[in-house]
Amino acid sequence: MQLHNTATGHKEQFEPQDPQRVTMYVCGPTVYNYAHIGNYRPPVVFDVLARVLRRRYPGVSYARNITDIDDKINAAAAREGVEIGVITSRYAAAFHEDLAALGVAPTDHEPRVTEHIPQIIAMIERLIASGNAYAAEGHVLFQVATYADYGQLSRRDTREMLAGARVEVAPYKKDPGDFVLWKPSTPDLPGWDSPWGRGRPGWHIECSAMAEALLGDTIDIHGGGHDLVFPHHENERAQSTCAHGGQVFARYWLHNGFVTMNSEKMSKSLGNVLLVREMLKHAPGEAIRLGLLTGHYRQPLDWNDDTIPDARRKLDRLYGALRDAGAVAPSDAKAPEAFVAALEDDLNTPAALAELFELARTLNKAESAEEKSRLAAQLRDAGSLLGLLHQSPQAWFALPSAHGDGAPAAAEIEGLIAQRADAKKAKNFKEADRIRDELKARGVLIEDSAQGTRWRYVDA
RNA sequence: GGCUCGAUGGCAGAGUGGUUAUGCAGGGGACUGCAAAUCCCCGUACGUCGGUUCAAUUCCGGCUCGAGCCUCCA
Repeated sequence: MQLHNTATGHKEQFEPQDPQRVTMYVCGPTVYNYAHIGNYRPPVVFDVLARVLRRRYPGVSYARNITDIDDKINAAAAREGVEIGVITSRYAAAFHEDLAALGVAPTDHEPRVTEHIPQIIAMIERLIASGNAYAAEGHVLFQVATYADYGQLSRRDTREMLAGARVEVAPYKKDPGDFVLWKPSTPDLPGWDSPWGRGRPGWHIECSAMAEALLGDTIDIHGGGHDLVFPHHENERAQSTCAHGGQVFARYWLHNGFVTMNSEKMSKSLGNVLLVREMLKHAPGEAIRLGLLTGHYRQPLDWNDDTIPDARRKLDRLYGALRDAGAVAPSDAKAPEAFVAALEDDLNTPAALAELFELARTLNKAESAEEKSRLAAQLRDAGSLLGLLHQSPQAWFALPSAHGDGAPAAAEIEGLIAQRADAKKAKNFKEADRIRDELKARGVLIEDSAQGTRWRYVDA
C-alpha cells in the first residue's frame, strides 16, 4: 500500500511496524458546537483508510479523540451558564449521530481529554525533566529551541517564523515560539490540580498523551486536516519525540484537503457553513458520504449545489444495478483487484469509484445467474470498503427526495400504480400516461420492468 | 512577505511523455404501447508564455489565477 507522507512530501510504500497491530491516530473534534461538512471529511476519509487497512492487516488499532476541555468550550458553557459537561455531552452526542448517518464505523478508541489528565501531567513532568519544557507563572511551556527538528514536518524555518512574530509574545515565554503545555485556571474555570497549581492542559499535549496511552510511543499513521500540520502536529511531534527520548512519533503523516463552499473557505464569518445535521434533513447520509469521497482526499473539495444531487444519481445507478440483478444467490466474491489497488494507491477514491461503475455496468450486462451473483457480491464488497451500498436497493429507492415533503405516500403510489395497470390492461394508454404524469409531477418516477412496475422518489 | 498545494471537456473529477478514466448533463441508436431503467455509439479538455524531447496535458522555469497555512480552525 502506498501513502502520501506529509513529513517527506512523497508517496511511500506503507510498512507497519507490526502487521499484527497497525496503529492510527486521527485528531477528532472539539465539541463546542455542531460540526459542518468540512469537519466530517477526516472522519470519513480515515474511516475508509481504516477499512482498507483492516482488510489487509490482521490487527488495526484506530483512535480518534474527542477534545472536551478547551477555551471555546469554556466560553460556550459560560454563555449558557452551565457546566462544560452539558456542552460537551450535547455536542459529542450530535457528533456520533452525524457519524452514524454518514456510515462512519466506530473507532477502536475514542479518548477524551478529561479522562487523561494524569497521563498529560505525567508527560509534561517528563518534558520538564528532560529539559524540553519549563514552568513559569503557573504555565508550563515547551521550549522549541531544545528540539532541533522543530519545523521539519511543516517545512518551516523557525527563525523566519519567529521573525514574522504575528504571535503575541507573553512575558513568561523564553522564546516567542514556545507553546503552552499547561495553563492556570482561575477559580471560575474548570481545572485540575497539578505540580504547577490548578490548571488545564494546552491544546497540543492532549493528543501526544492520549496517543501514547492508547497506541504506544511510535504510531504508524497520524491523520487530520491539512490545517493541523502547523502548529498542532508540529507541536505534537516535538512533544512526543522529546518525551520518548528521540523515538519517532508518527511514521506516516496524512492530511486531508479542505472542503470549500463554491470555492470559498467554509467559515462562520462568510456565513457559508453547512451543518451536516441540517443537510441530513434533505439528503441521505450515504449521498453526503459519497460526496465527500468523490475527490481525492488530499485535494481541496469544492462543495456546491450539485454535489448532493450528483451523488444521489451515482447511487441510483449503483443501487439500480443491484436491484436489477434481482434476488441472487449469495456469493463470497470479493472486491476486484483493480478496485482495491486504487484504494491502496494513496486512497484514490475517484479511481476506485470508476472501477465501481465499471463493475455496475458489467453486472447490468450479466446474463447468467452465477455471473450476476458473483458480480453483485463484488459490488457489495467493494462498496463496503468505501462504506457505501450497505442497504437494500428497495430501501435506497424508497428514500424521500429533497422535495419529499409534498410527495405522496407509498400506499397512495401503489394504489395509483394499480389503477394504471388496469388502464394498461384495457389498452387505455391515455389514462395510464395521465397517472404516470400525475405521479411525476408529484415527485415520483415510475418504471415498468419485467418484474412489474416500480417507483422511486426523485428530485423535482 | 514566507511556506504548501492546485489550474483537465457544460458540471464533478482521476490519470498519463505518444493510444485522452469515471459519473452526471447533452446528441444518436437498440429495447418499450409511450416512457423510465438498461445496453451500444458520439461531441466539447488538459490556464498562459517559454524550455527539454522525435513527441508534453503529462518533465523544467517564468507569469496569471485559485485554495490553504504562518493566529483558534477538519
